[in-house]
Amino acid sequence: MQQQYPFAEIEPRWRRYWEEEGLFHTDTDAAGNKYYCLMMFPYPSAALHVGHGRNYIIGDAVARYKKMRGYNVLAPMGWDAFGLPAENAAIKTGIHPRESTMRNIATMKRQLRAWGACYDWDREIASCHPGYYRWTQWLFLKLYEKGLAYKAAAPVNWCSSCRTVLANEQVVEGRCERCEASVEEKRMEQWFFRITAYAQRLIDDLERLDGWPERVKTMQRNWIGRSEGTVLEFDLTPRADNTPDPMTSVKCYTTRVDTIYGCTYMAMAPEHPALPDLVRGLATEKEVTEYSRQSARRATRDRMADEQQKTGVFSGRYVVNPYNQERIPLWVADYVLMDYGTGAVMAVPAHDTRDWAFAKRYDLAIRISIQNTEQSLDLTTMTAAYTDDGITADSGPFSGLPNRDAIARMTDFAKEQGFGGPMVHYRLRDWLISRQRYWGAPIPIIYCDDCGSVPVPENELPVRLPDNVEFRPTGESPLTASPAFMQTPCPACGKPARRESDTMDTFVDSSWYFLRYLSPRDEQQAVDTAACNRWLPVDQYIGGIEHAILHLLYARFFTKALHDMKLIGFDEPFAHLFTQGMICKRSEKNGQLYKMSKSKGNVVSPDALIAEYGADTVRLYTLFIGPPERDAEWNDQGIEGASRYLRRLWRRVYETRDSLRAVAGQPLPDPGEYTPAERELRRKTHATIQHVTQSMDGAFHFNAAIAQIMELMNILDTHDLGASAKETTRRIGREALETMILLLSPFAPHIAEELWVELGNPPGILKVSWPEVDPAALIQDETDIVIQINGKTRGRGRLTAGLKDEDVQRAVLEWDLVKKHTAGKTVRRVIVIPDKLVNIVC
RNA sequence: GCCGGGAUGGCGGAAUGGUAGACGCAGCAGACUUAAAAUCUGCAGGCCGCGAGGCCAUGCGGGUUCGAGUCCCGCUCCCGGCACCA
Repeated sequence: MQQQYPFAEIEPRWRRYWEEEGLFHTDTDAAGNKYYCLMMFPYPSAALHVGHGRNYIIGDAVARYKKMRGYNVLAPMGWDAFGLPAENAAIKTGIHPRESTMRNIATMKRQLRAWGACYDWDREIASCHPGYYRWTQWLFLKLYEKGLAYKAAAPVNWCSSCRTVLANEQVVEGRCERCEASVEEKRMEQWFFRITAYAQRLIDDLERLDGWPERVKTMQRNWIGRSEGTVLEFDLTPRADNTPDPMTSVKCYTTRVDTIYGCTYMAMAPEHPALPDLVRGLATEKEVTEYSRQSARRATRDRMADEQQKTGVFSGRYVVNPYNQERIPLWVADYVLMDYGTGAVMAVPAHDTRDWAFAKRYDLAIRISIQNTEQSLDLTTMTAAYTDDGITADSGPFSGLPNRDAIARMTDFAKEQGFGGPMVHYRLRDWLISRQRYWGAPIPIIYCDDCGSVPVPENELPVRLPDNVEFRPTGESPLTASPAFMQTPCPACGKPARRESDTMDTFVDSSWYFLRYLSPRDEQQAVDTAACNRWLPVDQYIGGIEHAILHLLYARFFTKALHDMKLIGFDEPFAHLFTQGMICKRSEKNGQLYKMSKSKGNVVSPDALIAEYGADTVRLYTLFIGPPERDAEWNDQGIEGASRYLRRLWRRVYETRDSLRAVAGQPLPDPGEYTPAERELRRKTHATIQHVTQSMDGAFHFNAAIAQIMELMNILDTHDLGASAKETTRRIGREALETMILLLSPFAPHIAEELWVELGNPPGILKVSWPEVDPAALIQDETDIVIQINGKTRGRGRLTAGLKDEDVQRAVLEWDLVKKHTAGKTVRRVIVIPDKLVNIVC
């Protein structure tokens, strides 16, 4: 054994050992005591930095811990390997996305190994591999069969910089989440997944996800955006010349039907499809059409702007309020959104801030229909809409009701009368999956002039990506320029037809990969139903909070859809979710704290750090940096502490190994023979086991666990364990040191393996059971008793443990410390917390 | 605006209603060394005091309790999600 901690020598050696021994090779046929520990599979960008590392290090620590606790752990890894960056790079450099992706995978795999992260590499998958995307395509066809995949012309979010459409989820404040270019609205034929069919279940089942962070569930609830309200149909008044209309009414959705008697106009979205028919031939037609055209142009960007001025035009038409038969004007206004509700609203200026602003601007009528309890609302003094609860006023037969009750009554009335009723509305839109891109799974559909859209027969899957394509940003998929790809006979009639040239959003690939790990090379089926049912839901899913909505919602949707197709027997994919915080680093330029990322130029590469300190040190620091669910600041000096600790541990074993080996395998002597110091060391050892285990089983508080282990080290260092030490001390010291190594092994596995062997144990610490607490060791003869006088801590003293409360009280009242504070006072009450504290009230 | 999370020394953070600041970083003093690095020992929330000791202190204000960082009520600020959502 070397005196200096030779991490560079031992770490590769142990990694080789783990792989050769197949320690993370999991037999999934046996599912007894299973533990599926999954890390979100990464997109293979150029290289990993220490910020990414947190995810893998946390996951590896959990996997190793669970393995030592006797679980059959499945910890697979793969690659979310399709995606825009590789294709964008291809446009720039001409390097084929497959080539750059494969190179990046090799780099990242090397980095993961260098970290000491253990995976069952036999199960490695890459979503860009035909053996994988074949089944992504197959699942598309299944969804298509079930009516859950459909094509529709739709206004889509178009990023002119990325030259593709984006999902709603990828548009952040009117900008492309990827390149931050402003997003335009375009109308295109696109493929959708009908996720809205699952909106209610996606909300309801969040209740069952006890193992998910509350904030992630909240984010999903917000995103799905369930709202309960009332739908109402307003009849149109006939045209002045009595010419017929294609429609006779306009529907609107409201959550405040209680305010209906204050409705003074109706407002419709400028892009409402009925609008052209409504105004055809009217004097207002030209103005309305022009207004619609203008607002469409500024739709996406300006309508998002904070200080949006509400504009609108009168349509020239009137509708009738079904409650009081009043004729009110129909306006076209850009504050009404087409893709929420019905695209038309009943406007109640007195009780809605937006309607108030609009009515004031265009001088429209305002009428109070909800009074606050003081009856104090008065139009001449009101300066803003009253949106709080109150009592219905001037509301015909519904007057005088608490407004919440009025909502129910008035909705019932609408239903009875047949002009409306209750309606549940969701903010969630269907998932747009078409991408005008090459580097994704081709959508397996063929277009035939005679037969229309025809699914590719299953036995012709995969629809392979052609290799010879040119990467030019044209706004169309590069696939359209490949005749070999595009031209194909119609599967139905055999006539020449053409393929769909769009590929699927990469979130489709990642919506089912966790199922494929159970049968990664299966060429007969997408998922192995029996194996999935044994191993899923995933016991612990670990990843970044940035996927709180997109990936995690889509994966839940897929799981439910596959469940309904009877392909799997569970309908939630992830039982426990852990979202680790981001690693940030201060910018050297401006001192600001940013998420570690290449674009911010504040990345720390693990390669150099591992070379300088070793993987275990990097792991230990990464876990010690703070509570793993919270963001943390990477501090270059902090790693020194981790390094110091491991070197100190190494030195300790180096110095004591001969004398400790001499007592290997010997049972501990009778506790009656221990000196107080020995007893205390043993107590500390077992208290540490207890604390570390609690820290691991609870919320994965590795930082607290490591602190406990360091404390044990500090105590242990006060004991001489050399050849001249008492044998009992050496035995207890050996137990302490071995325990420390075992507790440390999930965090710093290489050094733990090495030191374990140096103490004379056989190799393979992962096969050793997690240490168990000896309750007897925790019992103390004497404990510190904190003395409080009137709730204030005044000192402490030693007292025999386990005394009766009366005896504690009697003893303590004799102490000088206590006498000093109680002199001249009457002791009124004494509170005794056994073995801990005495509070004297006087 | 609605929803969720947070606030503890110079810094990261620890604390089943029971000694607030464990553990670590940075700092200071000392030992070893020709010197440095490494290592080791000690000090270290603030204020008052020579000292013994005392007072203050977990964002702010109340409350419950023998006792509150922890529980309850009311705020402030910060972070995140949603938002012209009808």
